Amino acid sequence: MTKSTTRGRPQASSREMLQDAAFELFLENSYAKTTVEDITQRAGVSRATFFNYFPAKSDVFWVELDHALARLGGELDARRTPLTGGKAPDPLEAVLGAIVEVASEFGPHHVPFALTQHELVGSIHELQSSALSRLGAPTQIITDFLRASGLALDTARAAAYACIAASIAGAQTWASAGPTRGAIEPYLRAAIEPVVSGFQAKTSTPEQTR
Amino acid sequence: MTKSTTRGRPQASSREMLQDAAFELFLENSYAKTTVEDITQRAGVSRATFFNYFPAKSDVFWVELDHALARLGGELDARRTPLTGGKAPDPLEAVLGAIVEVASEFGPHHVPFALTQHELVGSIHELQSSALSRLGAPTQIITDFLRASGLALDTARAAAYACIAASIAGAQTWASAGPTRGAIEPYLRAAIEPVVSGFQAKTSTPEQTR
DNA sequence: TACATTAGCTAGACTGGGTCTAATAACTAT
DNA sequence: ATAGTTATTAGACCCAGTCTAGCTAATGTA
Repeated sequence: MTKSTTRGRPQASSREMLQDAAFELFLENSYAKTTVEDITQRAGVSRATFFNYFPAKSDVFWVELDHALARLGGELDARRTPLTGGKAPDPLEAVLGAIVEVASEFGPHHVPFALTQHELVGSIHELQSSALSRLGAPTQIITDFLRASGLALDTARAAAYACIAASIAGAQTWASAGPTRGAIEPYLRAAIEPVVSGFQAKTSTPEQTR
Repeated sequence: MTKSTTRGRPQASSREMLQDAAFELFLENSYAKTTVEDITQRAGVSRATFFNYFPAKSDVFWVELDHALARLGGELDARRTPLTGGKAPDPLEAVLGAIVEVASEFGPHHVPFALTQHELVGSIHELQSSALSRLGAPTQIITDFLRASGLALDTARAAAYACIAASIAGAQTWASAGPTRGAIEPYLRAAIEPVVSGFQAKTSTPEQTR
């Protein structure tokens, strides 16, 4: 697909340089008071270049989370009901497992920037927007997975939404637990498990709500 | 509290006029292609006036939902564990009841604008932002209610988040069910009940996850 | 060496949401 | 009248995000 040799002008700047400059400034002057121009000045590039690397200012805020979320689809695929042999794990358990696995790249000493600053999300318009758009993709992926596992659309959707929401709650609790927080996994499990068991009960009993 | 007589210059415009103009234009030209100036021109006021009535363009989009959500706190208060007499309903059931009650002002022939256009929310930055900020208040209210009902903070938060998320899923399913949709209540119940029962199991059994 | 191609960088203009200020208009109370 | 109160307004301003047209640095090929 891609030519082995690099053609054209090489990148003079790097995503990381912009990211570092941005994080520094966010901590120094707050997110709101940091303009894209500030970031690019510190990184030594032009304002236009910023938008070559990030579609929006707010995307810098979420890079680490995005990196983790990008793996969700693959983890779910790895948990798809195997056609031959192997036991078929409950689809909701699979979702829980995939979320936990994806989150495992974070640890007590690697808290993503977005979580350390999560109180900001509540107050800054741009961040709320970007937060919600981030949620869209994984929610859709989980919904599709549950659908493919045999759940009805409405149930799949409700379960997916609830799982994502519970994950956020768990992550938030973990992040705000301070330096004594351990791994994120138990926090996520505690938050998501009730959702899983609630929807398991619903999907395993034949009784319908309506 | 308020003086019986109205002081100062009376309002020349009304919230409703702006709202109507906005909805018309949203339907005619789409949300994205409608500027605040367009709205105020049609309503016959200045651009600045718009922001006297709505803090943001996107707020027009949610007026009906906001109206309903404003009642959530009161409905929850009405379901607070009574100190004297009366049975103590399960707090999660209370949350479900309050949500259903609040949503009951919508019906098959009164679908809030935001729900009829919910696909927009996925594509427009401003709407995502405003959607998430809308979720913050009710989530906090429910979290506080559950806390006051004796749940631990982390459980209360996870349950509140999951309830809100499930409500959205239910409302979305209802809205997209087309003209044959009936009342919204069964959709909400179907979506939220699994969450309620999942967290009930968690809070009623003494066993701890960790 | 010359020239085409590819791809990154940049200046600068532009749109539109949202904020802010200072002025003015319409009304009430004294 | 006039003082106080509130609604409306014009207009300037800030900043995120879009877009375009041109420039630069590299790799090809002849």
